[in-house]
Amino acid sequence: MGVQRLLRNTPGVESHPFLARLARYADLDVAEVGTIRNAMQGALTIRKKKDIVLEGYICDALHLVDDGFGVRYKLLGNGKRQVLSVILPGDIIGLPGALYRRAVYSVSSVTCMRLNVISLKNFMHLCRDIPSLAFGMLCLSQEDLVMSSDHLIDVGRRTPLERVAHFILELHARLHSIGRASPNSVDVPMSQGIIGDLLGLSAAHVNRMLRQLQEQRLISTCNHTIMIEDATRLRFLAKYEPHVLTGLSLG
Amino acid sequence: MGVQRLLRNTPGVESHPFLARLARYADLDVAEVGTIRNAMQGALTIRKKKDIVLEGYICDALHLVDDGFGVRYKLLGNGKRQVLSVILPGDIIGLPGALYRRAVYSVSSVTCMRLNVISLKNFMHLCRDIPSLAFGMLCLSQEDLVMSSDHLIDVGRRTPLERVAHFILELHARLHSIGRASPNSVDVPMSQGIIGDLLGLSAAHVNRMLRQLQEQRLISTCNHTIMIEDATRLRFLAKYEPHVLTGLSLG
DNA sequence: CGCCGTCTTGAGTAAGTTCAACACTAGTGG
DNA sequence: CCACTAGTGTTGAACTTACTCAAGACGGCG
Repeated sequence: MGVQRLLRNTPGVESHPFLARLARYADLDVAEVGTIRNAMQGALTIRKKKDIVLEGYICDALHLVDDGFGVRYKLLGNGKRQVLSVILPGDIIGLPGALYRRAVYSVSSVTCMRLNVISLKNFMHLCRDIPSLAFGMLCLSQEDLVMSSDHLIDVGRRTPLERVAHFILELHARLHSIGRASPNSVDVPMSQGIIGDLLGLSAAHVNRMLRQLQEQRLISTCNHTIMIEDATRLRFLAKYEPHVLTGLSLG
Repeated sequence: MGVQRLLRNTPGVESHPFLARLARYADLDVAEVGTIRNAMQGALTIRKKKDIVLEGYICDALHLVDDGFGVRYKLLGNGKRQVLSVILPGDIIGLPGALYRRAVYSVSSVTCMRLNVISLKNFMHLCRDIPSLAFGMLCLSQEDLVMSSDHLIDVGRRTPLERVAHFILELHARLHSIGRASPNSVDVPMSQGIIGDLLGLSAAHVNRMLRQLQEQRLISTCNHTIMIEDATRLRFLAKYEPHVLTGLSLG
């Protein structure tokens, strides 16, 4: 009786990771997928380490991530920064901002990114025309909320070692669920400074924790790729619970 | 062109704080308000410090808070607890859980609470029948996301003193926006232990920070009421930015 | 080849936790 | 009506921990 993920995929949905994600919740027919697809204006390419959205600026469009890594963050008065989330293919940039007219947080690319734009006006028309779109977006929004809550648990009540371990597992799960990670390795293109700002740690301490995980033979690293050497022990250490979201546990 | 808050209220909307909150985003007519109102089954009263939702249990209904304080939290393996959010009148309990069939986090009452129940089945029917309901829920969901993100910033990158100050201001703003706080005092019915679990601090340290705020004549306390003695300095200390959400800054 | 950003490491320091003890309050049951 | 109890608030001292700062190594890119 719950909201079930749709097992079959409407054709056309594979053409963009956002559509694939949406289609897990919204029961879209081929015509509707086409309508949404058409509303997505031409692709936009962003180079690495560029700002995409700046806090406080007018925000009247949604950016749907087709490829690449980004971060959503906020700069504090004291020069510190909190990274709120890692943005991956299929994610939406600019949602809370669009609903309040001005961006609430900043977003910048980590790697080169490919985005598709949809204006807020068009998006709202689509919500009116396609009944299940708004509901699907509600579900995606709740996904984000659960991710944000898990992140909060990380930062608030886990030890630094647990946080780093958890971060690796979570990023891996997210990437794996969209077919962008092999079973036991993850590409982590962000610097340890960014990871520190994500986990509420100093860059130096992230480094130490990463080193400790390697010494315990739980992971190994090579360039910016992390290999998960012992998933069981790493999960145990991180008290990791596979997401309802990324998980495959939904019937 | 953004999503504007509706300045006029549809009659009937004042009968429940959830409807009032929803009506800021969803353009509901009188009939629609009545339909939603009817779907809300009889009121449910919960005594203080009782569990309302337990993580992992089947969750097939939404609870709309009419009155009282609650907390959404998660228990960690090591006995620690992270309080994810304070639940106030107008909030919805059980949303992420309902969409995934099982509760993702636990919720318990802090004070005595009055709730209205709406089954997930009815809710989904309503979303289909009332086009703007799903969209309004999306907006409320984004509100929660922004609150969660702000909370994350607190815990990740603010000093303990800033966190406590920020917590007081934020709770005050939320209560004030629903007409449940006077201009310069807040009722804070939760223990310092709960505040600690909310802010990622020990109860002892919350106590010290609270004292420090009193010594600096920024606040004063009396029973479970906090008086804001110097809002300007308190805001400055907390680097508080009034929410787009609770704020009145939306045109 | 040289430069900039990142990684790595150490030492000292500031900070918050833990633990423990006691005061106070409200609610309970006799 | 009063003792009792459990939960909360309050405080101090010792301890751990992660930060800060700084310096050097590394590595990719122009």
